[in-house]
Amino acid sequence: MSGNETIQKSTISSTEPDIQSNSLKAGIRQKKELQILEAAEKVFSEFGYHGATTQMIADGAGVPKANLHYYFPTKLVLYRRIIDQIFSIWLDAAQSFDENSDPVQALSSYIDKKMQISRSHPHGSRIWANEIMQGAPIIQDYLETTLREWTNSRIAIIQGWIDRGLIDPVDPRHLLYMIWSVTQHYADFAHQIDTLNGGKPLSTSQWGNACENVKKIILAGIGAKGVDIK
Amino acid sequence: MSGNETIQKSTISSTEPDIQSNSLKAGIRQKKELQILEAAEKVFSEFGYHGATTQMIADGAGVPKANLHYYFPTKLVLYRRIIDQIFSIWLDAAQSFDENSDPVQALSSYIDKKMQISRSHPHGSRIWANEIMQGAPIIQDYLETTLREWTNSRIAIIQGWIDRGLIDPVDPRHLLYMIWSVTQHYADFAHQIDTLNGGKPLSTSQWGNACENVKKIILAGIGAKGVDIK
DNA sequence: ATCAGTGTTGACCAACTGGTCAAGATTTAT
DNA sequence: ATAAATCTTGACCAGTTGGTCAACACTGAT
Repeated sequence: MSGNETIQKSTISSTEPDIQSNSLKAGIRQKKELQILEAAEKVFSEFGYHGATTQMIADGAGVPKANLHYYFPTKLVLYRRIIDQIFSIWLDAAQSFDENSDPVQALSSYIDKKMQISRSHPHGSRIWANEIMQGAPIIQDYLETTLREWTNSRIAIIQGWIDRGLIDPVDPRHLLYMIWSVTQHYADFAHQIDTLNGGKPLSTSQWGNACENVKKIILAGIGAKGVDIK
Repeated sequence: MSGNETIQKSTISSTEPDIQSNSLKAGIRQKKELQILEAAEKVFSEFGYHGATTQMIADGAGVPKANLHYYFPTKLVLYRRIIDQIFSIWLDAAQSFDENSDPVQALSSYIDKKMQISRSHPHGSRIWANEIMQGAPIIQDYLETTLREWTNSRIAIIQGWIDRGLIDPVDPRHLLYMIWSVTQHYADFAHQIDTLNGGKPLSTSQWGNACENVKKIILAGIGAKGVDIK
């Protein structure tokens, strides 16, 4: 971290409280912001952008509304921050395509990760869905740039698999849509699924079962080699 | 038109205006209600329940807000009416399971119908999705009664196919979820799909292509007999 | 003509919303 | 200690919302 321990010790020790104080301040700020962001994610996902009120979010975070507006000047800024978070998480998961040249490996891994995200970040998924359903008033630029590029490059990869005879000739685009819709369904429609599950959230083994079924049907559905259709 | 012209002419002529006036009144009422309902469906699907304002709906229907409240006393009543509509449409489509004993026929037909609905009633699908994502505050009873019964009975049918070896042993529940999610995705995420389609809605042939791909992957995915996996 | 029932609407209101602000509390640096 | 910087918050405001209402218009029956 610091290159020269001896000479700059004083400097360091003098800086250390500074760092501490900074980190404390930053810590307070970071902590509060995190509280608010978590509360906001929950509220936005449950009520949508319009349905959510800054008062609800403030209550959820345990701070007065005025304090929320100290950290996040407007409701829209808060919302954007959350959208950014979600999108970066999704993009991270999408690297499975690059790390595996084998379609079975690549798709299995991708589906696994997307299912995991649906379980660990259901709020984010729902906020995204809400945004799209409202015509993406805030994230339209994402759709037209990052998402479009990502999609096209993965379509090319899938088409490559088809050309090499590794999977059946399906339309790569619709294969992607299927993976997106199915995996996100377990987050977006969790309430419906839970209700049909007797009112209880899926257990870990039930999640595993869901994941296996999704992978089985999709991989078999595209005739991916290495998968036995029993 | 009128059976006995001579004798009851007076009676008929006295009733006819009555019927006319009734049908005219009813016609006015029906027409206005329909206008408002259609506008409301659009607005609710785009902005969600909270985001939608009665003013927007009134504007969309081309009536003053006060007139809207003459026909529908509250925003919630209007919303319920629309939810009812959607649910009945979906239930109608779901009869494919009863009309076909062959899994390929039954599932193909069901998927076809659900895709058709996604194209013809995208607003309704989005409103449903919105409701579920908000924890189904209004339609929880539907989920726990009608939908649960419907789901269980179709699960039994699918399990029957498995027992008879007509399809692979998959979890019927997750097969249903997959069909629901994929087909509804084309309505709920239409904006995203359109954007990735160059900003234009899918053409009729593109819809057909989507439908074929969905059916192909799912039917092949469950090893439904009678489907060649080329 | 007149009356009753139905439909129409501008003006209005109480409740709520996102956001502000000034005054004070707390922490850090000197 | 004290000054500077950051954080906290009750009270407040202007704009918007769902819903009301009284006055008016229209239609058809007598």
